[in-house]
Amino acid sequence: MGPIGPIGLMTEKMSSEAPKAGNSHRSPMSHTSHPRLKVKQALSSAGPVEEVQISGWVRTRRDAKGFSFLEINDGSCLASLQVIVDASCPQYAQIHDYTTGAAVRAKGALVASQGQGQKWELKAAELHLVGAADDSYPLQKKRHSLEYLREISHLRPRSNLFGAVFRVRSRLAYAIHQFFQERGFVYVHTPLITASDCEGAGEMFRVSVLDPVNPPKNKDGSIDYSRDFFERPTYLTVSGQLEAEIFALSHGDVYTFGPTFRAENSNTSRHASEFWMIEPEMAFCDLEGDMDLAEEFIKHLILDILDNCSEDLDLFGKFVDKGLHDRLRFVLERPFERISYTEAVELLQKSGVKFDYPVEYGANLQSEHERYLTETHFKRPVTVFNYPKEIKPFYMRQNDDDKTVAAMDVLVPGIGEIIGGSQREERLDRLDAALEHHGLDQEDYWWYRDLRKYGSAPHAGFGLGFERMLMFVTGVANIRDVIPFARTPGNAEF
RNA sequence: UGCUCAGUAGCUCAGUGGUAGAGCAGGUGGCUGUUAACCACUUGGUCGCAGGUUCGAAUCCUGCCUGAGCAGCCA
Repeated sequence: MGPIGPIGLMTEKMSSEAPKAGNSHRSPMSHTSHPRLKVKQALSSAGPVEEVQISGWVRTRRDAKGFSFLEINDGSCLASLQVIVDASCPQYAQIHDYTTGAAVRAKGALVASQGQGQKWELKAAELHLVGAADDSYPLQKKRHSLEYLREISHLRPRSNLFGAVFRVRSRLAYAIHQFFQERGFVYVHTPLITASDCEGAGEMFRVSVLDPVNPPKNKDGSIDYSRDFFERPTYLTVSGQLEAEIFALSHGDVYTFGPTFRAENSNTSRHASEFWMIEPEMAFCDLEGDMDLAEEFIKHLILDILDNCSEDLDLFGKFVDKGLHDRLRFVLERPFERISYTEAVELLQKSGVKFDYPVEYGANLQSEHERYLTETHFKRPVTVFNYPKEIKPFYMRQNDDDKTVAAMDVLVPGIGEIIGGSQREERLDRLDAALEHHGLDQEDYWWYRDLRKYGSAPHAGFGLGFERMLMFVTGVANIRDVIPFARTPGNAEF
């Protein structure tokens, strides 16, 4: 038998439970004499089992004369276990209490199913209603809209779709660590609270303990942040990159994986105010190596999910995105297209397509341009590199042409930018020039500049949006549906 | 933040100027193996909120609220 489930789901005991003597051989997490068997394990059983105990939530009940079917799901897998309850079960008289949504425990024999659709089913010898759910239970056994389910984020993980999404999310996080750990990358925890709004890009959430009604003021009327908790203005981080660079220049290859925050008033299907990001940073690495890693990384993640989440992926392929499997296979089997920004601009201009926004050198590529490249022209992920320095942040490494920086964006069909990265400017004189050009004060970046004074080395990295990657592998179209509790402008329930 | 669309039963939706509807969920009864079970009957409504036009408004107009799509910002 596999590992026993988490503490907290097993606070009650069957009334017929055996004495607790002789339990010392069991897992310390086992609380009963008949440990809970996961539905996933039950359904993959090699043969019938005389007595098993499963715990979960009722998905639906079907009554016939003299017996009932209970579908019990425990979140361990997409499928539910069918439980047969007839008069031989003492609780059959109360079967009407076992409604959709109720938490239940069932004990009995795992037997081959007489019916179609499942190999194994549980013949209930004993049922226990752990927690009832009355008829106001919001999750009915029918299709709900994603918008409605979003309003009940505390219950939607119990639905088929979100059960699958969050199992895949968990696996994807595991696969990310696995990818980097196998390659000798060191996992760095960069701070969530930061004093620098380094990138200057985007609004940040302020972190403060000052009285918002009556904050201490300077003589000129401005707020006196020297009397705040950190004795200076502080914010939630928008990126761990600058700190990751510190560790790249000590540990070589490192990565961060944690939440980041943007206070932008963004209302799109691919932006959230709080989201997770993976940021590898590699010393002695140039843009080429950066792009190579990005491509290898994405392919590793796709392959891992295909190999380990096939049942959940089948659900997405069936109900969310019919082309999902083909697209994932396609991406896996082909090299990403690599094209310089300059070439991309020329390609778009020669395409003959009439875009809403004109394509011109020196401007950011618009969503419609990115979409044309990935969805229409190349029909695969596209890595665009060497952008004009004017439209990129100060820390990106200047190219010899004096016009572009060693930046790269990976664009994927359906989502757009999934990775943004660059080789970093490792030359102090060039960095100082860039700081000045961007109107930034050298003193504010004293430690970042120190890295260029003491043992500076070429290095590069990128940021992958975790939720965007999850959208890509599941086909789920809205970022709010791949994060357990979405934070977007005007929304912080749960 | 701008543009566009939507808000009707617990849920998914129909109704577009004249007595508020269906499916599912809930209830009652039936059915020996169902699997979104099925069959019959049945409960259920401040038509997002506020104003206006009209003999009469779910329906037309205005404002507000909420949600969604697209765009910008980006991951």
